[in-house]
Amino acid sequence: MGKVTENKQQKERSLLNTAFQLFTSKGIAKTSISDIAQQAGIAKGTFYLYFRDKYDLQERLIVHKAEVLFRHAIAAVQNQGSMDPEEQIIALLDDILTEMQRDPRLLRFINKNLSWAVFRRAMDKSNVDYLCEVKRILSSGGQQWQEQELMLYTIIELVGAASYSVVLDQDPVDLERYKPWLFRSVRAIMEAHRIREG
Amino acid sequence: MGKVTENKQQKERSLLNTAFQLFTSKGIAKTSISDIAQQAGIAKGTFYLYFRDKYDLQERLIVHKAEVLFRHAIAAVQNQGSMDPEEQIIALLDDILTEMQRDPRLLRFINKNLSWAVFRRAMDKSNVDYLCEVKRILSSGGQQWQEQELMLYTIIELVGAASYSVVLDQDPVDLERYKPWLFRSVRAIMEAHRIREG
Amino acid sequence: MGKVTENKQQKERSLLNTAFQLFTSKGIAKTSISDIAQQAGIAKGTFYLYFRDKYDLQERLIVHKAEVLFRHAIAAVQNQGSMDPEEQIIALLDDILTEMQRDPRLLRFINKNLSWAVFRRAMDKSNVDYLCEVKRILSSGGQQWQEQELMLYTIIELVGAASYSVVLDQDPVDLERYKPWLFRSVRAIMEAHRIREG
Amino acid sequence: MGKVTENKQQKERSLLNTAFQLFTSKGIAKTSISDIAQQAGIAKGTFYLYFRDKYDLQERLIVHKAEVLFRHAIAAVQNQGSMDPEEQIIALLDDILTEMQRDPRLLRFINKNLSWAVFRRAMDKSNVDYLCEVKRILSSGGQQWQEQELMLYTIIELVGAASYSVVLDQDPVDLERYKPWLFRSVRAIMEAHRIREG
DNA sequence: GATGAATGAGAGTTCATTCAT
DNA sequence: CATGAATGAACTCTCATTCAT
Repeated sequence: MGKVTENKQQKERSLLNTAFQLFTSKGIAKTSISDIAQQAGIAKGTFYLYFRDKYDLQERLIVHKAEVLFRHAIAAVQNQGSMDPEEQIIALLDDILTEMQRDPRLLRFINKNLSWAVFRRAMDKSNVDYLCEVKRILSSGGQQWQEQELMLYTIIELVGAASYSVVLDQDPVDLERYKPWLFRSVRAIMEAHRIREG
Repeated sequence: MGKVTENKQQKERSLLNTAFQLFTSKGIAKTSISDIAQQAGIAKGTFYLYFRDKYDLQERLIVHKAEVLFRHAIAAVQNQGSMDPEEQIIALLDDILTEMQRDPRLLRFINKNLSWAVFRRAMDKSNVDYLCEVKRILSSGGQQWQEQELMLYTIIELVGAASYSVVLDQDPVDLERYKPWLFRSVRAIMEAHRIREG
Repeated sequence: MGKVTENKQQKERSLLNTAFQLFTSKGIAKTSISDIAQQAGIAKGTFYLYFRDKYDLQERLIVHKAEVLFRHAIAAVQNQGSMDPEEQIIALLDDILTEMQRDPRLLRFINKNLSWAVFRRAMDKSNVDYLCEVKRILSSGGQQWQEQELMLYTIIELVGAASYSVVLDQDPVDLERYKPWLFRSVRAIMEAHRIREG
Repeated sequence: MGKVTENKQQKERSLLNTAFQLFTSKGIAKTSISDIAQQAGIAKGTFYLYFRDKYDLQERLIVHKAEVLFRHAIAAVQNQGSMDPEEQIIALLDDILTEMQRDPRLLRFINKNLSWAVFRRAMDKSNVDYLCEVKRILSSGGQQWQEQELMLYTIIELVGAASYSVVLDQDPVDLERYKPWLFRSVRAIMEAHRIREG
């Protein structure tokens, strides 16, 4: 890789980071390209060498952040080593929630911008197939599920939505107090989809 | 109520309606106050006699729309007449989902803008205490629940989030096919919170 | 007419005049809307209350200037009182050339921007039908012409094109020395189209 | 001529051709140096090794195109072999009009950009003295003319201006129908300048 | 010679807000 | 109360030009 290419990649990452700072502190609508360029220490025109416009940047940022989050969570599950699908899913969610708690701006940004459609697009662009990874988890120990994709969808939407105000505003309760009940609900949902052998 | 006041109320409602049309068709960011005033047939300056700015209007609109939706759902439950809390909650959700299906713009608008905090503010401003109403439903037949408020929060967040892409994009499936599984999940969540007697 | 309307009309005329000054001194391409607004003593945004963009203004300006020019020339012919069509046409051209000589910027502006198509559009928008007026001149004394419209087209294009460098740069000769030869050519063209009575 | 110089000349011609394509399809104002360089397959910076700026290129292009056109027309006249000056001038104009008809973009480009001054500059820069060539034609058979240069000027301006909308828009008629009348006018102009021998 | 990343001035345009009528 | 002309800051995006490689 040439010096120039390397330099460009670094500058792109710098722009993504700067934009994330600004998007999460002032909001996307109130963040101008001038702001981003200035904060990143480049000329306004340079921005357009890297992104088509603010929304191009936004999309690339979502993809990037979602991917980092998932990579971390999948790794956490693998390190934990349990073979029970339910426990692995809970561990996955727990890791994600912990990350969100650590950086609530990430939650605010992803949650406000991540739709199911965007999520899938992000997964497509990624090198690793995270969805497939999650499906492998669900099949651990030979377990099978009714309407597996819908179950996943339900869980993702529930956790994504419910975590928002809990993490950001501790409303209606704080995360530590909500987690047991949230996980109990997740287990109940999984139970409702489980195919019993016998 | 004087004629003047009446006239004012009518103009305000006209502005709210116009804004809803524009917000849901062009998006809030791309709707200008000029647009709203012009569409509503008033002068730009007049807008400021009714709202502080676009975001003041937006908030009042959310509250208004959420209230209409809830009033309708509560009435639907009362007309149905079942005494089983679970069935009543399902009926309530079913009515809301049906309304959303009928007017997906409403879903898009509320979902993108309604947070738990805003929802509670809306409820506070309303004349009827809908939350109390729901709690009465939950207590039908003397039933009691662990962490009743958290259970409600969980259900509302789940249904709100999961309905979005299902209703608007039929993704991952269409609403009719998703409903049974969604309701099964809701029942599972309630089951997980139920206090058994005896 | 209300005070406001009057004021607006005056401001529009002021903008047209300012734009003409700038267009003819710096060229259209190098004249920005900022320039026009600043020179006219209004805010940049105000420009857009009067014109869609620079090219809207330009077109309105061409129409306006062409109309003034023609009105003047037609009046000059009528005051002169000759009945010979050839002499009347020459008088018409002479008046236009004199005006151009008086304000060469006008020539530069019109010539660079007036095509046959634009000219006809301008005539359409005008209240008076100048083309019709010219045709009446040609028919004075019962005179008839072969391909009358083509003859007119030829004369207009010749005079328009040939006057440009003569008036603006006295190149290849100055206007006074060129006029006799130009008019001799015009008469020759007319002669070539004349229908002789028999 | 060294390899390097040859290479440079080829690159310059490539730039001229590319610019002509772009100028005539998008217009000069909307063609950027980036566009030209990209289309020509060179780096933006390289452009400046060949031309000072867009307008330098534009001027060189006009000169080049005008010269090609005239060379072709002069050759056509020489091949035809008539000795009558009038017929030779008509043949010259006919060839130019035919070329314009074949490539209307050429007409649009030259006509919008060629003034008498630029034309003469082009002729000066050329190796062959086309003006002298034309004067020789006029003197064929010992014919003499009053104000010969003004006559030429008049004819060139007439044909240049009148061909524009006829060729490009078939307005007010198409070229084939206009030609007889145009040539009749040209002959009338020449007649008006002819010195009859006694 | 050739490159193309970087620059930054400046173009066009929009719009919330004000205020004289 | 209502108006809408006027404002001017702020925005997005373009592009000629430079210069280190």
